[in-house]
Amino acid sequence: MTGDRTPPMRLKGAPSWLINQVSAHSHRLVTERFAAADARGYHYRLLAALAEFGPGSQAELGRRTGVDRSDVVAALNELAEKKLVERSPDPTDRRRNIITVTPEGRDHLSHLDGVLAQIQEDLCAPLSPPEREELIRLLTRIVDHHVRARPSESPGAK
Amino acid sequence: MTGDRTPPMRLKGAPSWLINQVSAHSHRLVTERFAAADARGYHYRLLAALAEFGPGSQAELGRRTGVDRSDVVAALNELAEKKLVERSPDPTDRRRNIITVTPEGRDHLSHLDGVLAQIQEDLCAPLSPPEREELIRLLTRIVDHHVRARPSESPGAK
DNA sequence: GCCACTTCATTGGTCTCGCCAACGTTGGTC
DNA sequence: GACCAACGTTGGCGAGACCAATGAAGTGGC
Repeated sequence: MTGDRTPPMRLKGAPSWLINQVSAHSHRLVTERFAAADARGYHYRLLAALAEFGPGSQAELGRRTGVDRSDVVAALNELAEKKLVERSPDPTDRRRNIITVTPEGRDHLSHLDGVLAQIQEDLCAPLSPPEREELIRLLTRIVDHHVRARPSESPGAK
Repeated sequence: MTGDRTPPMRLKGAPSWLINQVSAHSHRLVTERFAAADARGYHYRLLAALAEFGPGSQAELGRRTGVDRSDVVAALNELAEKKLVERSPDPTDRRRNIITVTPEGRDHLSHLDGVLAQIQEDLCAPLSPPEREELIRLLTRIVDHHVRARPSESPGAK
């Protein structure tokens, strides 16, 4: 029997390894199912931010969604090409573009909402509802902690 | 104040998003600090498997560590170039290479062990010891569940 | 009013990681 | 001897997270 899949002990107990495994699986689900819906992760993030916070500049979108400025450009190009989003110059600040979701964009987003909900369900399948709560709580704590510790831009709000 | 980093609600509560955020941060820590030690993730995985299970073929290494065959080749090339590992043909099966860790490889591995331990510490900083236990437990459950559901190779061990 | 600093959108890279297809070689089975 | 499975290797892909540089445009201090 050559097919022994048991990983080294050093890895089995390491949070970074576990997180990575789960993330890889989650990523697999997201890319597969979003691809079936003609989308990818960045698209959902941007559409979600636009739908919740209203039209905004690209830089703002990037900040909210954790997507790099340059990647925002590319993702918005793709979204605009599919008429899910519109770029228009900001009259009050000519450096900026104001990005708006089109009605089709909103439709697409709510479809993706459904897809994503199913992904959560499948991902957390082995966990009971209170366990899922707990997992969310723990992960949120970690995220918040490290977000606060990462300036990365606009460190001193003047 | 334009620097509003609050993410969309749809994302904040989604396990897949949280996992991804934590994984991204974890990945950042790993690549940065391993790079400082002249290594990367794959190297550690392979060295760990070799140290724990003894010399083995490349295919076996890949299975244990979740690294694709083709990526095992590349990573082993890098390790071999640094004399951390040795490739020798298996006399009993001429298709196989037998990979062995050198003493330098073991040294390097124990150094990386330290680096990785510190990463776990930093990553889980906001969590109490029992909370870390719980996180590990929950993540392990998810990993085990999905591993079992993924044949991916050698489905029927004959 | 001018100059320095910052922000913005955009271009064009890099790197890791996960994965897939194909090839030639070798082993094991029928 | 024919077939199929496993092995190592090469070469490629796409997603995601980055980084550096550029030109245009706003902002503050003096």
